[in-house]
Amino acid sequence: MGDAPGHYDRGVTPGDLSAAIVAAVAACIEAGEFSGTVPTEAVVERPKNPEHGDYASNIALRLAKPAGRPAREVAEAIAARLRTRDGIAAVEVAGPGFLNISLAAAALGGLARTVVEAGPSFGRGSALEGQHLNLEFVSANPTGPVHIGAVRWAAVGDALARLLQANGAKVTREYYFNDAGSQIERFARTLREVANGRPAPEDGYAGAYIDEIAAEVVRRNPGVLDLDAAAQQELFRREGVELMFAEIRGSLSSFGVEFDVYFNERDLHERGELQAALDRFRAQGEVYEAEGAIWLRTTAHGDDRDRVLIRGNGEWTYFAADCAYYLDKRERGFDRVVIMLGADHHGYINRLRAMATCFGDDPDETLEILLGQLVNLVRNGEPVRMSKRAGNVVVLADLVDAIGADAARYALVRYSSEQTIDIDLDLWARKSSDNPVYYVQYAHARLASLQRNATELGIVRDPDADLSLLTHEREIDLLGALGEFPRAVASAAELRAPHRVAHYLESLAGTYHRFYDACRVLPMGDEPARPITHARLLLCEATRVVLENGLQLLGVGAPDRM
RNA sequence: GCCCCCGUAGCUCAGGGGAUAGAGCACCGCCCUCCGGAGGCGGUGGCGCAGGUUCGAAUCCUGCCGGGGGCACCA
Repeated sequence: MGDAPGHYDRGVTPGDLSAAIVAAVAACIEAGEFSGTVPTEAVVERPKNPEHGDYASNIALRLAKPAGRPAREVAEAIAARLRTRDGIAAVEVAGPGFLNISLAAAALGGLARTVVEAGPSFGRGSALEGQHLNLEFVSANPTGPVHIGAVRWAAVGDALARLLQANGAKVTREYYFNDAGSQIERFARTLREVANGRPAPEDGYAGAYIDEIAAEVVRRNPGVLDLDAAAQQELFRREGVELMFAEIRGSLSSFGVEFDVYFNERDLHERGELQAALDRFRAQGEVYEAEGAIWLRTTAHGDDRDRVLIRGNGEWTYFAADCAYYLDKRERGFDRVVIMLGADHHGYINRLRAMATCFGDDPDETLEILLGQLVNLVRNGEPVRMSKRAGNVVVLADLVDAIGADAARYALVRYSSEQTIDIDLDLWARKSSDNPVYYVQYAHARLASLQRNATELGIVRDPDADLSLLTHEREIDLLGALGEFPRAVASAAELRAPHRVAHYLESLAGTYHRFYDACRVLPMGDEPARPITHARLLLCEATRVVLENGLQLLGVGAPDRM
């Protein structure tokens, strides 16, 4: 809110209104009009029913009970103070005690100018300023290509990283490269057998990529097949993992996902970090020995059974490496360690939280585990069957080939991660409005085209356009939708729910199309540009900016032409 | 047996305790003299069941029914 008349020509956002309401509540409490504590923010939303004003708040309903007063009475007290605020045209108390707020025309229209001036930064916030987060996702083992389940996290994880950054957090994207352990040895053994012309072992890996990598290792090391078994195993392990990992990185890169840190499990072992973690646990008194193994007492902190750190045969468990890895992240200075796992790992939550507690951390503060449900692919209405044994696993590269990176990312990020989803390859490959990503991208392309046409007509965008002219119902709707964007971004980050941005964009695209259908923007025929022309062009550019910013947050392109 | 996720329109899904539960697709009926019809307008149609908490529940709690996934000294 401006503090002098005319200052609202930059627009009034829901955030401004929330602040104004909080201030009004504080003033009421100060003046003894009702009692209670001042909330940090007020819920302000766009009412579905236009008769309920431009914005509505339920603040009085929430304050009524602690105040011990009827909600309508509390609402009236707040309304009286709000009515004196600049940019607010009217405040009505409705129903059980809602505040229905109508803005001055210029106060709403000014939002378009604010958006255009802010450009790429419109929608960004500072709620997470000062937080340093480590976001670990994908972390697929280098024993095969990135399969479809991990791809979901590639899309969602990267979008989430962008969202957290947009809210001020410092984010490190990290990939845990599991290059130690028996699966890697099994992978190497498979390569070795295949390279020697023998069938893959019973418990080995299958798929065309095995033949390719085996052949590539032989091509790069002509004498490899003459080495003894142990030397072959070592070489196939080292080079096989290297090649596999290069392929994984390449396919993720073609998907638009880059990691800041690729962390090698092997390094944890070589630097003695597992032992260091064990020592730390011992110092905390959380370790005991039984049945020849070394155990961590996780049951003391909510796990349903204690976990082995060193097996009876003297080998570290995978869990021990997890512990060391967590400790490593914390010692690198991250306030919070976020790990994105598939739903099949949900049993890990309690043990990982218990592990953090065993280190002396409060897992509510330092550890966050996000679970994503599974993804099924559907083609021609039939599920695409996947079998690792048969080698017809659907991998990242296949998905990108089938529907393109933009559609793939959008399809994976559009649904709540808590939901098991079916991705219909026919639908997402379609270049029509059935396909949600096209619906949104089309709206952006149409807006870009409009700006090109304006330029051709010699119309120059006027930053001082009179935005109080934007009074058509569809213009008001569009302005209201634009004003929602910063909160959509903030809540998507807070709830770790990038799909909210996608739904916001689809809704905005729809609101825009309805506006465009009803309100002519460019002059017809030989007519000159009028003031409303400039106001609408600014509104259109603001819409284009928000669509572009939103798509950017999802890692999806905002094309000017399609 | 224990644990996790999900049951919202014919289909795929949104809905952080608030006013009349939304969108796209599908189906029916409309709208092109010029800004991209990849669009717009109208209609049909829904919270799995039963309790509870609340001024107010799709949302929170309990139980049941139905679907999916998980419960290693594997990784």
